Amino acid sequence: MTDLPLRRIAHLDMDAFYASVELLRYPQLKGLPVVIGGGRRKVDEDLIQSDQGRALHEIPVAEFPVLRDYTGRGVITTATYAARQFGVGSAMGLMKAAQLCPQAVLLPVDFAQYRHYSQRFKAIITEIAPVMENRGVDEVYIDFTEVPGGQREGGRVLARLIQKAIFEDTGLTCSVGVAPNKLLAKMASEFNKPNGISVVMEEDLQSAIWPLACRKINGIGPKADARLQALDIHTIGQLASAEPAALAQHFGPKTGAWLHAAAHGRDNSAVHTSSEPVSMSRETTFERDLHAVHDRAALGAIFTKLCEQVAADLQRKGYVGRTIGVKLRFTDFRIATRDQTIAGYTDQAAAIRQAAGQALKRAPLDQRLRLLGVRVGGLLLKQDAAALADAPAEPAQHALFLTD
DNA sequence: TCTGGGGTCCTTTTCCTT
DNA sequence: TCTGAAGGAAAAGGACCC
Repeated sequence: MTDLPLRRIAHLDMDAFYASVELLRYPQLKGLPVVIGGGRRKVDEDLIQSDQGRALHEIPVAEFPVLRDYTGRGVITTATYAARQFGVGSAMGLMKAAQLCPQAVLLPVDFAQYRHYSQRFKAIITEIAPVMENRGVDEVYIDFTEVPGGQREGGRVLARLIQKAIFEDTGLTCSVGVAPNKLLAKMASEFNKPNGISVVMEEDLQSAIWPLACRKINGIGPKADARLQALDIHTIGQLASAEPAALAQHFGPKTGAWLHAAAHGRDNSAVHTSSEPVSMSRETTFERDLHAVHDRAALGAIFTKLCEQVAADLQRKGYVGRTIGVKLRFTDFRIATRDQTIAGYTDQAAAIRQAAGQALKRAPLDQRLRLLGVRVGGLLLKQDAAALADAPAEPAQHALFLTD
C-alpha cells in the first residue's frame, strides 16, 4: 500500500453563465425568452434610458428591447432555455433569430458584469483550493490533490463545498467534474448539468468515457471529427483501439500521438496558476461591407481607431510587442492575415499604425471587406522590455565584422 | 438571411543565411 | 556563379476554445 495522494483534478464550469448573471440583475425576465448578443448597439442606451430613478428589477418587462425591433448585424452569444425552445441558439444571426422569436428580449453583452462575477467566484475557489487555472471567464481547473479533504469520496466532498460557497456568495450554480487529469475532468463536468458533480476514477474509463463521441474530447473540433468519421471512428472507444501508426499517418506524428493518448484518458498537463498573454487584438465587423478604394476614408478611420484601442489595451495592462498584424475578412468570409515585425517593442498607437499599414499594403484589397482587425504579438511586460534595452548590447557588431 | 470578438496553439510555407 | 542541403525566423493559414 502507498499513502501517496491520488491526482485529483477538477473542472468547474458555471451554468449558463452570461444568462444567469443577467437574470440576477433582471429577475423579472425569468422564464421568458431572452437572447444576449448584438454587440455595441443601441440596446445599451435604451436600457440605461429606462433605468432612470428605478432599480433594475423594477423595469417592466414591456420596456425591454425585443428582437423584433432590431436591425443590423450581429449574432447571439447565448440564449436562455425559454428562447432555445423557439429554435434560436448561440452563433445564430440576430436577423434570423428575430424571425423565429420576435418577442425575445435582447440584452447587450455586458463583459464588465461577467468579469465582475468571474472574479468573485474565482476568489472563492482560491480561498478553498489555491491551485487554480483560468480557462476563460466561466471555467477553471482546480488541483484537489494536496487540498485537505480533496481526496474524500474521490473529490466529491470538496466539489460540493466549493459549489455551496459560490452559490451562497453569488447566487450562481456550477457543474464540477473531478478526475485524474484535466482532460477527463473537463469531460466529467458535462455529465451532470446543471448544478451537478461527477467523479471519474481511472477505472471508469471504459464505462464512462469510451462510449462518448470523439467530439467530446477537448481539442477535437468539427474538422478533426469529420476526418475521424471518414475513418469510421465515431466513439472514443473506437479511437482508443485505432492503430497509433494509422493515426500518425492520417493526422501527423504529433496530433496522432495526442489522439491516441487522449482516447486512453492520458493527460499529464499541469494546472497552471498563471500565464502571460501572447498577443492582444481588436477587430470589428462593419455595418456594411467596405471597399479599400471606394471607402478609403471610412476604412482609414476605423483602422486608426483599432490601432489606438490595441495601444490602449497594451498600456493599460503594461505590455509591449513587436509583431504587428492585420486581419481581413472578405465578403465571402475568406480570411487573410499579414504580419510585420518591427525592430523595437512598442505600445504606441502611431508605431502600431505605421507597421500595420506596411502589413496591409501586402494584402489583397480588390474585394470588399466585412471585417478589419489589428493585432500585436510577441508580447513582453513593459518593464522586462525596458531591462532588455538597458542591458549591454549583444555582441552583434562582432558578428557583423566577422562575416564581413 | 445569415454567420462576433478575443484569444492560443500548431502546421505549413516562405525567406534568409550558411 | 550556380546549386542544393539544412536550419531558423518570420509569415500565413487554420483549427479550436470560450
